[in-house]
Amino acid sequence: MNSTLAADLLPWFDRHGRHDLPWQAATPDGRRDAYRVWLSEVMLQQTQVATVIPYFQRFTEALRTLRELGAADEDRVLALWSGLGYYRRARFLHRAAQLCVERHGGELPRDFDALAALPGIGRSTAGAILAQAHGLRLPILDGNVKRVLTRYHGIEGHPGSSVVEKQLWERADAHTPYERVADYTQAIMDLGATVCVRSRPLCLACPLADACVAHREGRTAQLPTPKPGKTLPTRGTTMLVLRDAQGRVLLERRGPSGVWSGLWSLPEAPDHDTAWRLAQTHAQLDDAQPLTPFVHVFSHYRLQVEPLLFEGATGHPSIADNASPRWYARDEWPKLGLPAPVRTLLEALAHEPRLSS
DNA sequence: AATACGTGGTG
DNA sequence: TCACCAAGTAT
Repeated sequence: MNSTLAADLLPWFDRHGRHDLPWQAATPDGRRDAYRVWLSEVMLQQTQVATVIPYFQRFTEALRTLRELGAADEDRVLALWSGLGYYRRARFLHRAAQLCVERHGGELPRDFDALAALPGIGRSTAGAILAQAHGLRLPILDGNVKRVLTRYHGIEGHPGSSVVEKQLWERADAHTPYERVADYTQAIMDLGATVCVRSRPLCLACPLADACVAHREGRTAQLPTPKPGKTLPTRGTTMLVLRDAQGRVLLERRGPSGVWSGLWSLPEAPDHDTAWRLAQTHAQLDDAQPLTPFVHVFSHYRLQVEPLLFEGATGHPSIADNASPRWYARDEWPKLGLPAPVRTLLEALAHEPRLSS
C-alpha cells in the first residue's frame, strides 16, 4: 500500500483542521488528558461536535477526573447527560470508570484489548482514545472516516453491513500513518465533518480530490450507499402528570433496559382508563385534564404521547431518599436525568399552569 | 447479522 | 411536515 492519503491530508489539517476543541487542550506535560479524550469520544458517538461541546464543558466542570466520575451517583451522571440521548453511553461510562478504579489503578488502560473490553468502548473508540491521548498507531472507523473512504476508494454497499465494514477497517488501517497519528485521526474526522460532508461535498477544497474515485467518476452523490430505509412504526402511551398542591410531580425511575433506561420519567399507561386507575393508586383524584398531545421521534420508532394532568394530589408521604416512585419539586428537576421531552413538558407546565388542549 | 438505542438540525 | 442525517456499541 503506497497510499498518499495521510501525506495529502496532514498539511490540509495544519491549515484548515479544528485545533481548539475543548478536549484537545494539552496538559502541562504536552499530552492530552485521557479521561477527557475518552469522555469526548463517547459523547461524540452518533452525535455532532456542536451538540457535544456544551455537555462536555458542563460534565468536566462537574466531574473533573475519572475517579470523581467513578465515585459519583448514577443520578448525577445521568443528569449531566440528560438531553444528549443514547443514555446507555452514560451508564457504561460510569461503570467503566468504576472498573478502572477497581482494576486499573484509577486510570484508563493503555492496552488496546483492556481498553476495548470496557463497557461502551468499541474498536473505533478504543483506537481514537489511544491515538489521541498516547499517539499509538491504531485506526478509527467512525461515520466521517466511512464517508471519506467509501468515496476515496469508490466502495459500494451500505457501510453498516459487515462485508463493507470489514473492507473499510482494512483501508482505515492501511492509511493510518506511523507519525502524527493523533493529528491524522483528528484530520480525517475534520475532513469528513467539514469538507467530505454527506450532501454537496466541497471537493474543490479537498486535498484528496485528485486521488478520489468518487470525485473522478462523479459519484459523490451516490456514495456512501444510503442505509435501506424503512418507515418508522408508531407507538402510543399516556403519561401521567400527578401534581400536588406544592407543584411537586410524581416521577419514577425507568428500568435497566429499553429506552431512557435509568432515567426518571412520568408514570405511563397504555390508555386513559388504565391511566386513571393507576392515578388512583397514588392519590385520591377526581379530575384529569388532557394536555396537548405530542410526538417524540426515536431512531427506531415514533412515540405518540398523550399527557394527562392530575392536580391536587394529597396525602402522600414525604420521601427523603431516591426510592422510586418519588415526588420531585421543580428545583430538584435539574439534578435528575430526565428524557428530553419529559423535561420540556414539565418546564412548559411549570410556566403555563393552565396549559391544556 | 440485524436491531435497539436519543435528540436536534436540515433540506 | 417529514425523512434523513450525525464522531458507534452491545446484544
